Amino acid sequence: MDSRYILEKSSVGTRVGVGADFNCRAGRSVLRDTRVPTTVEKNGPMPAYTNGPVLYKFVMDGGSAVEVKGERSSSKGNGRILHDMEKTGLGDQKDTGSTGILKRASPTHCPGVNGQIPGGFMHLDIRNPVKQAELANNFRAAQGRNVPQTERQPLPSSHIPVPRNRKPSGHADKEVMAATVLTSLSTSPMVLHPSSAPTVPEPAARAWKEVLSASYSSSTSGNWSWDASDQSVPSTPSPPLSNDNNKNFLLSSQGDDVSEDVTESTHFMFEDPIPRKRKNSMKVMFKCLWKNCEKVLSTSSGIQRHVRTVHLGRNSDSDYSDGEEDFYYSEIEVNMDSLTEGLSSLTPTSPTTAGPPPVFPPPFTDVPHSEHINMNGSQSHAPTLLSQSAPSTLCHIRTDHAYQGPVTHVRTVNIGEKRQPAASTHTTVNKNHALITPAPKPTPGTRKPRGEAKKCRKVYGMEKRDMWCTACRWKKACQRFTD
DNA sequence: CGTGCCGGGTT
DNA sequence: AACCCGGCACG
Repeated sequence: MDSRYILEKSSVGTRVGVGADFNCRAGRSVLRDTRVPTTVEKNGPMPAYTNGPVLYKFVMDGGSAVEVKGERSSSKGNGRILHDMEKTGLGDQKDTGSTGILKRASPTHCPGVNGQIPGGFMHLDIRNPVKQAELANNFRAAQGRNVPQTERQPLPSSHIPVPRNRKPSGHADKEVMAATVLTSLSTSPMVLHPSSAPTVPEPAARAWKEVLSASYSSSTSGNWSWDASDQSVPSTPSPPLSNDNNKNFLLSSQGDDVSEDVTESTHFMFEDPIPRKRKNSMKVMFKCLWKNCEKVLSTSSGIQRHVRTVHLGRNSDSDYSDGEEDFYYSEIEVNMDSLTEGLSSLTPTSPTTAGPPPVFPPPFTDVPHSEHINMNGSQSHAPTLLSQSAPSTLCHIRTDHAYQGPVTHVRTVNIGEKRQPAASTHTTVNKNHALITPAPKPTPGTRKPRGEAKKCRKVYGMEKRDMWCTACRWKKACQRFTD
């Protein structure tokens, strides 16, 4: 989840409000880690994050509204936002993305949203040049007026409607779709706080989750950083590792495979089991992925209800679904022959879900663990990756405790502490643990492939060696820019 | 050849 | 531990 790459590489998005994440995502070091130094480098010193109400409201495609409430104590701070807005609206004309994309930080977790806590910033991607221009102008107007929030709301300058039914523009739209999925993934608390995100209002959110859920089912690790880093580079030359299902996921979510992937994922859009023909002896079942819950039901609605009521603590007599349940169950294909022999054999060693079947690496030691920090290092049951609880698997923790330096003060909280229900503590990923836990030693002689991320040495250069992380200074594996 | 970082040494 | 560095693999 190297959001730094989103900022640096994304060809379809433009950042608005640099400071957003720091307030919205307090406690999510994953996203902050690498962004901080990069952002600082590219845009100069960050202004102080201070409080005060300047509210901006964007209405995006799905009808979702985002209020951006930002304030800087100094005019410099405002200029920062304005500058970015101007850049967005006027400077990025070559940005041909057609759809206004909101980089969703869930309202349930962004204190700046809904006006709960002053000083929060949303992180937005505005990709429509026309809208960008409007936005910039309106933004400027809104800034100049400095109207109280209640009065400002109805003003066109602070409420920018984006057409709901914008015509898709083919491939670019697909890319945007994929990007949306990934960025949403990177920002949504669903991933990190499954139990604390009660609602996901807009249908679009559900859509991406469906896609995610479909793909995730065959995913073996929770590392999304790779996805984020390459989401806007569809023609990435990186050779996909055959055993890296996340890459499969991404590759199938972008470029030429998108349509197929979307088509596949539409199965998950509907409540009922997949209508596709299957072998006679195979039956589609839905397995709860919650930790230590092996519940298997024959209908998705059933499993959704199960997850909703049992694990998410939702009202049992309500059929309302916000889609969050989709994260916690997986479609599996059960051989009815073996099923009759006993349901205990349900451990889904080969779950059939949308997308290519997962390729489980035969011996675990062949996996380049250091490439992705995932749960597998601390959980020994390798073959039943899907049997891991969804929350634990989804929780990719980019750890950076040892990362010290000028930006240490903004990266703080361990998300693993917050996102897990108290019941299953041992699945809680302590990021220290994720970092420190040594991966099973690869076969001697094999060296892990070099990461693609720029390390301190490259980022700062030899002349700024004192800005390197300690690990880099000691010629150890970089802790700041992990792969 | 530059870079990342492992392995091992020193303080 | 914290720190340093030789040396090797990788791109």
